[in-house]
Amino acid sequence: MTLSKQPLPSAKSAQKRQTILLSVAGHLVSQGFSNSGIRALAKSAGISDRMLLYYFETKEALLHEALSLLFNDFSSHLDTILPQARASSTEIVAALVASSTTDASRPMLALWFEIVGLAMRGDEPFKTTAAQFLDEWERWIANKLAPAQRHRAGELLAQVEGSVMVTLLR
Amino acid sequence: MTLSKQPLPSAKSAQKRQTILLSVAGHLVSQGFSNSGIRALAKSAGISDRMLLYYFETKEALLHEALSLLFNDFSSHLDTILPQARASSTEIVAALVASSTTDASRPMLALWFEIVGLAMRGDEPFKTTAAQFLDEWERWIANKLAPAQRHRAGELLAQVEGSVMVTLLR
DNA sequence: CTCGAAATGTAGCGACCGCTACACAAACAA
DNA sequence: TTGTTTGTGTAGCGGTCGCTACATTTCGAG
Repeated sequence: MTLSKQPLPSAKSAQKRQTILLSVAGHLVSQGFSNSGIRALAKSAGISDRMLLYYFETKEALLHEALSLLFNDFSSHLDTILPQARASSTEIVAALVASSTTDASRPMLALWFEIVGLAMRGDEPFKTTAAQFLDEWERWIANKLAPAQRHRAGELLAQVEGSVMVTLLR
Repeated sequence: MTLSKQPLPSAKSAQKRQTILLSVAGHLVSQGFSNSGIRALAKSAGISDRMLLYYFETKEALLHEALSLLFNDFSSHLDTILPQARASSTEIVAALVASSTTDASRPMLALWFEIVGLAMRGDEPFKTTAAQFLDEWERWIANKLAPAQRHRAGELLAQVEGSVMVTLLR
């Protein structure tokens, strides 16, 4: 009774999975969710939708992995925007708001607020992803702050979210 | 060549339109956009989807009107939460954040952030609605503030948006 | 070489989507 | 009454959605 059902993480296919995830993540950032059916995702990854669901059992699982990958890299992206080790709350907010309208950041942040919208009714995998990403973001802010200021990270996170959101909507 | 094509605002039908709009607005608030195809909207309004598109030419037009109606009433709703004529910035943020988890406000605010997400890629009617609603909200904040403080309304709006968003996501 | 597992193509299912063609009824104007 | 406008039901079109059944090829271990 081997009971196997998984598509096998055979080291060869593990790498293929990773390639696909990168492509899907890129597609999501540039296109958002509105044109991201499995057929469109597969096409931009250069495979068939059939194979997409061979490597990832369901679309939900695929999105969950792709978004996780995306947000694991997000701290690095933030560090590009504000490289110095320590910053004041004013600097943090200013740097993020200023970056939010650049070509490099805008699509990623737009995707973030799309996820927020989808998470609002509790749908998976968006609810989980949103919570994880919020934590990631808050941790990054806390680490930029002087230790004595770290208790303000949550408050500052809210200020950043609101400022960026309003900026992107105008 | 009468060239008429519109469904006619015949005073009788104008009232029916209004009834439908109220029902659709209520459905959107309680259900969000994920289960709001024209068939579901029509069913909860007690009519057929056929008639929904008789009174409103397209789904986009229907949503635009329903959301406008919803947000025209939003100032009144905000006044329920914070009735006094003047308030400090601290009071404004505190009142809105506190209300955001109540049964009366939560679904409406969730709908708002769903709209924000949809507006992020520039899709209509969400982009327009979001901009209008943001203005409405900022105006309400400005009017609560003492005249000398009104220049801070934009900044305060961002703080409110961020705080409410983070609160709803946890 | 043989054989089973992994990988892939083709085709389509059933559900939903916004929307419309068509026939018909009810209301009203002349 | 007659004819036009306004309202409504039925039925379905062409499309997309996530997903799957089935057959076939590719490939690596023995």
